[in-house]
Amino acid sequence: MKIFHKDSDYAVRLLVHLALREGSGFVSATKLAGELDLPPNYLRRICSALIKAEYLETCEGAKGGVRLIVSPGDVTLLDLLELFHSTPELSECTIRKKHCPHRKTCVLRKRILGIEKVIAREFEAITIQSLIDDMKK
Amino acid sequence: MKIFHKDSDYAVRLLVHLALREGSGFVSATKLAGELDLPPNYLRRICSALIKAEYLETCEGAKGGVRLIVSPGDVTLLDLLELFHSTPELSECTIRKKHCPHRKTCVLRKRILGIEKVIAREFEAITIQSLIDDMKK
DNA sequence: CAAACTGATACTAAAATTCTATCAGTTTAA
DNA sequence: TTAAACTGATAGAATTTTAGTATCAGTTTG
Repeated sequence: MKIFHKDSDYAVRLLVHLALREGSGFVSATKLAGELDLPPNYLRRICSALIKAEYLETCEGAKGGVRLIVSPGDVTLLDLLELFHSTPELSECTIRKKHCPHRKTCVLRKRILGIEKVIAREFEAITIQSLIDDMKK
Repeated sequence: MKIFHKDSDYAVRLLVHLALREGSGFVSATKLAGELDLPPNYLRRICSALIKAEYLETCEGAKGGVRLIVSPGDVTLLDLLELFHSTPELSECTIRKKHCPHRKTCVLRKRILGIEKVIAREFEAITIQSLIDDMKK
């Protein structure tokens, strides 16, 4: 029952970290990896995704790096989960490779779809900013 | 975001199937696997777990097999998820192997623990019987 | 006794996750 | 004008997890 994998987990931490570093300009992935104690090249890939999703801005070359370009209150955990975990189905509904023939009418599936929505709403309610607010309490 | 894996998924199907087969005595894993179109030996392992958890009763030897010994209304999806998915943590809170030093105070973790409870309640509300009832609608 | 079963468990295969490495290109600054 | 510090992109290796197979010993039935 693992929902956050390393990628989404690291992304959350990175965004919180960058939000707290507000106004410090472009920071290199290597530096960030050091600060967060995360594998540099892996973090670089995570940055790529966040750049494509337009949460971060990038600047190439020496003195380059990334910078947060969204308000921490606008990024939800659901956004991040969806960004990294492409298949948000709780169950795949397959029988031995082929799609389950009862897929459309499957009661289990229907129930699960309902729960997926509940989970989505929960994660949608949590923003990077709200995590930061919690920290300050 | 996969919560049901093959084992818990197959277990649900098996229990629904057995509940519908009520009163048909002991049925062999091989036969059940045929009826459900699932890998026989894998299903056998799933049966073992369900036997240990005392949802099924078993009878060795020829003409042997398994039989449901609980009321379908008493088995929740949460029970099954917990039975097969031993680590119900949505996030592991580790940084590179070692446990995250902020584990106890981590705000992300706290939020996730809260959501875990929500999810648990959702799955707790769904029993094998309720799935069967849904089917009959 | 043979056939049809379970119990237990070791093993293999496949898939997903996590991490590393590399190479081409860009910018800075000595 | 060149070395150093960076990004972009992507291949690929290592690790872990999930899924499925195979086997052998023991039990019951006919």
